[in-house]
Amino acid sequence: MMAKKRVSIKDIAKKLGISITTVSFIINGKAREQRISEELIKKVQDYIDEIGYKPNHVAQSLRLGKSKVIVFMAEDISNQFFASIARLIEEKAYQNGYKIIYCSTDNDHEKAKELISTFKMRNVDGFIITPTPNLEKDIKNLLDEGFPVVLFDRWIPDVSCSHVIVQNEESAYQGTMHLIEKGCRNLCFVSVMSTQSQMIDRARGFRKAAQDSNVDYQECLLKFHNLAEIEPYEKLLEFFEQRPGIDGVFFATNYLAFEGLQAMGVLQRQVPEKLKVVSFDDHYFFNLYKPKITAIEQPLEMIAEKLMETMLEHLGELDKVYKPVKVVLANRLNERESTL
Amino acid sequence: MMAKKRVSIKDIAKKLGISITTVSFIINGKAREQRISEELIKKVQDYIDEIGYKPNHVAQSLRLGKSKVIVFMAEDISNQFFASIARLIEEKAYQNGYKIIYCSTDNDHEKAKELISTFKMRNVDGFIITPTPNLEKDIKNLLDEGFPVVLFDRWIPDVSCSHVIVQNEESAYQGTMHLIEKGCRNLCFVSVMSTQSQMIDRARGFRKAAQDSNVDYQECLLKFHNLAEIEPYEKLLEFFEQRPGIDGVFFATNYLAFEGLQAMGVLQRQVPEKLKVVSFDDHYFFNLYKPKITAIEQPLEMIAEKLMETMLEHLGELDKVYKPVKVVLANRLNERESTL
DNA sequence: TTTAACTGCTAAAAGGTTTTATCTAAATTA
DNA sequence: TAATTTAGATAAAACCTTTTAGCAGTTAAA
Repeated sequence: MMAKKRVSIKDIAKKLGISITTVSFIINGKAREQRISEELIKKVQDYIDEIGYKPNHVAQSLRLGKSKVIVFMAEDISNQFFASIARLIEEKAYQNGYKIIYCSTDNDHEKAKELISTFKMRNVDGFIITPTPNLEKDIKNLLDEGFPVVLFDRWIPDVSCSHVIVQNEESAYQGTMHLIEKGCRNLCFVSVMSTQSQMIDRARGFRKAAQDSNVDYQECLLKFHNLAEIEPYEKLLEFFEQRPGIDGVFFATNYLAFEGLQAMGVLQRQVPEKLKVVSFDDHYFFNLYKPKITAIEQPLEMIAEKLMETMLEHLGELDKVYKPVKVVLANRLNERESTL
Repeated sequence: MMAKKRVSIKDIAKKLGISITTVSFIINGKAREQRISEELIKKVQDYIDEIGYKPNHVAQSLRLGKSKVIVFMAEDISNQFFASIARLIEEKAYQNGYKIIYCSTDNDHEKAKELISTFKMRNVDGFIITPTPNLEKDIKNLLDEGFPVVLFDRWIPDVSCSHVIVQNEESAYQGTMHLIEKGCRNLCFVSVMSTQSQMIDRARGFRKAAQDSNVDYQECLLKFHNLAEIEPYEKLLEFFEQRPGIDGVFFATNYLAFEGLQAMGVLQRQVPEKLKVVSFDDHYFFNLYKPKITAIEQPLEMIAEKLMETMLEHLGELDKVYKPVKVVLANRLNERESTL
């Protein structure tokens, strides 16, 4: 099964009895500029169409130092949120002639570091990253070396890097206020122990709402450092069993909410009659579940759009000193208590 | 923000006052074979370690004609099933020095065709594909040109191509039998109108089980050609409203089951007391939903493992005539009626 | 003594582009 | 008439590797 040799610009030149340079100029639309005769332009173009020549991207990459590849480093590509973003940026990338290589960091600093170094030498043109803890230095290096980088989902305060995030604090505040308005007086915030900006902001929003309203609250932070170190379900079961007074729970992410809802079912806590729930990160199932669950929906399309917009902007500005672009998007609270 | 020029093999050679060739041999572990002196080997290696030289993969690709990139063409990367597979093959690909570029076909022949042609000229080393309808010719071309191709989720009978699929017919049979054993006597098969092998096989398994057991059955096939052409929820609502006698439903995919369950809720059909449900493609949510839903679980890890195993095997055998590898994996029926 | 093989290393080609500098002949300008 | 410009093209370098063929000097085999 021999792979036929692909036609190169050289073959075309030889066949047509002209120079490689001329062919290249014509292919790249620089023919007029280089005063190639209309006659020759047509002849070459016709031949190219006839044989269906396509330039070798690897050779182009080598010559130009650009690969038309963007790397998408998510925490976990199989997570619904990241998979959705992946899908959406794919569209825009391909429209602009870029391909996307993906990889998952597992939120592990070492792994992320290694991935970054691998991709640097791959001549990728840009990085879209959900930064892991302690990645500041590596991001900084990347920027210093002139790579376009756009962070999302979370950001790093110490580094001046473009990012696209959402209003975590504001939305957590709003979601918590929603619980209070519905009558909750003994709140609980369920999250993972994390130094990530989005988690910290969500916690802050929750606390502020509880304090502003003079409502009792507590926090349940699960350790998630080494993956599967702890079973969130069992931990939550234990936590809520010991605290029957809680009447409103704010989950910082949807997967925590799923586990929490399981626990509520087992503990016979009636949702939403006895205990109301709000979760960050809306999900198809919150609408399907009985009862429907109120959740904060992130603007996925907008995130993806801004991510690629920012990336493409930076890609165009390569070699210039570019100013970081910082985008903060609003979320939507989908109230579902009334709709059963 | 100037990108510093990366060190090349040439720089090393000049710095050390030796030839490029020698450096290359040492880097590629061919030093002994080429009888380079131990002394020189050490000197070069030490220097390389010191400056942290990494070879330019683009130049290597050009020279070797291999890119160490595999393209993963799924129907929709944001779909939980495909996203999970993506995650799993990522592991194995990276372990073997391969990167993965993803793209989504939307099950659209034209789009898939275009993507394939784009990637061909990108010098990708291999293709993992969920084939769209009418893709036979393009797959065949790919194979003729010597590209390793592995299909999954579905396959194409007319083309002799490696693939990794599951026992669709057998599992559909088993799932249907499960409904019958639980007492269902008026079955319904819900699927999409499709010529894809996996859908056809699932339908066949369902029918066979119903016929073997002499049980009444009907089929509800939704049109899904142009995406969003029809709202499955509304269609299902109407369908089941008109057929109150149905007491067992087999959903061919999980997203149909989700929509169907919504409809059952609205129609006040008690699941599982009055109407039992089995779905293909298990999902986290089937275990969370009340009642829990019985479903057929595909062996994701195994699929991913076999996919990459087959791909790597083919990649090693390039330029040889290789025999297609055909893997068919068993699924697991997760019965959940009793566990509430 | 001639031939063959080994030693330790290197020059140069090849892979397919893009782009700068340059060429010749014809046309224009001074 | 001489000097300059223009038109229409091209040679060759550069991007960074890998690999084949070969160098000159020495040693072993025939």
